[in-house]
Amino acid sequence: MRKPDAPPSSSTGGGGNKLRKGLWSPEEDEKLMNYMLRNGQGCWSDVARNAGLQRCGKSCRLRWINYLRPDLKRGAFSLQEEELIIHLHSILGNRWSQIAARLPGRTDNEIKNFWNSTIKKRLKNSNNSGDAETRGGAASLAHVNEHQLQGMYVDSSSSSSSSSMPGGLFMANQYDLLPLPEVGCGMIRVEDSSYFHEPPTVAQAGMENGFYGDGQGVMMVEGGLMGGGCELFVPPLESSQEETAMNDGGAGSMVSSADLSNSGDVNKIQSGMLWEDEDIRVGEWELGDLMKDVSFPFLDFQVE
DNA sequence: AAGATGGTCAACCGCAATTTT
DNA sequence: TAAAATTGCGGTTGACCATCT
Repeated sequence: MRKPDAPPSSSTGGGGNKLRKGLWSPEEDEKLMNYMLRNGQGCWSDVARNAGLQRCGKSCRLRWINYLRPDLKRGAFSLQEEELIIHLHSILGNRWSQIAARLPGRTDNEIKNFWNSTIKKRLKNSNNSGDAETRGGAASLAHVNEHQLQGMYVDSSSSSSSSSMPGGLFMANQYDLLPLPEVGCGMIRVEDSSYFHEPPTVAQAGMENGFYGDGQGVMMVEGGLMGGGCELFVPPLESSQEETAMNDGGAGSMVSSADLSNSGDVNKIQSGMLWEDEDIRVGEWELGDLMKDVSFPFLDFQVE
């Protein structure tokens, strides 16, 4: 890790209230970490203030999310993760946070960096080499587990998934990437029929000419049809992990600070056993688990 | 050995959306 | 209802490091 910027001449005074920028020092990390473990996530500007950090809330948030969160998975991306990223990117485009939401322990920043530095290059190379075989390179990667992934798209677990699609089949070609209005409570609002009249926001979905994936045609989109007027139920967009995160209003589904301090669960948290949901096992997850509760056709593309 | 080059990663910036006042 | 504050996101930058010449 890089050396942090020299600490301010005087951490509290001296420079006045000037906010610090640049790399975080271990001391700052410690302050933030301690504060978060003690108090949980609140208003980030309060966090910055109360933790005694000369940082803006935004910076604290970023540091926590990208670096300090105990559930973060470190180290290189596995092949499995790589394939998943490529596949998700073929569907979602540069929606890094959406992709990250499906890769436990990985941050959007991490994935974005990985994509830009590694995968993108690989895609480019395989593009340049031209022949069908190498061309397959990245694109085929996205297909490597296509059938496997598709099987996982079947939303077998969500109670709210009494989908109008028979058997909850993954119908990517037809339904994927459609701009949809808000997906709330696992249900699409369909009372506004105009939703179905909106052309797909191609640019938004990162597609051109019906393709996405650096021109490799990874995912073909055929002017999606959305069975006008039929009532659609979809499972929650995010994995249960994120769901709980939202519900808890804290850092992930972090045990509340009170619970923490009372139960002495700090160790548990620090060792990465952060999630209360027993189904979520950071560090030893399976693709199948990952894709549970995930229904790609109804990602939150929103009409703008 | 020293400089050039490229890759990786952490962090910032600007914008948009959402929430609060 | 409007303004302000907060949050979240994606793009970009720049420092550090490894490798190459």
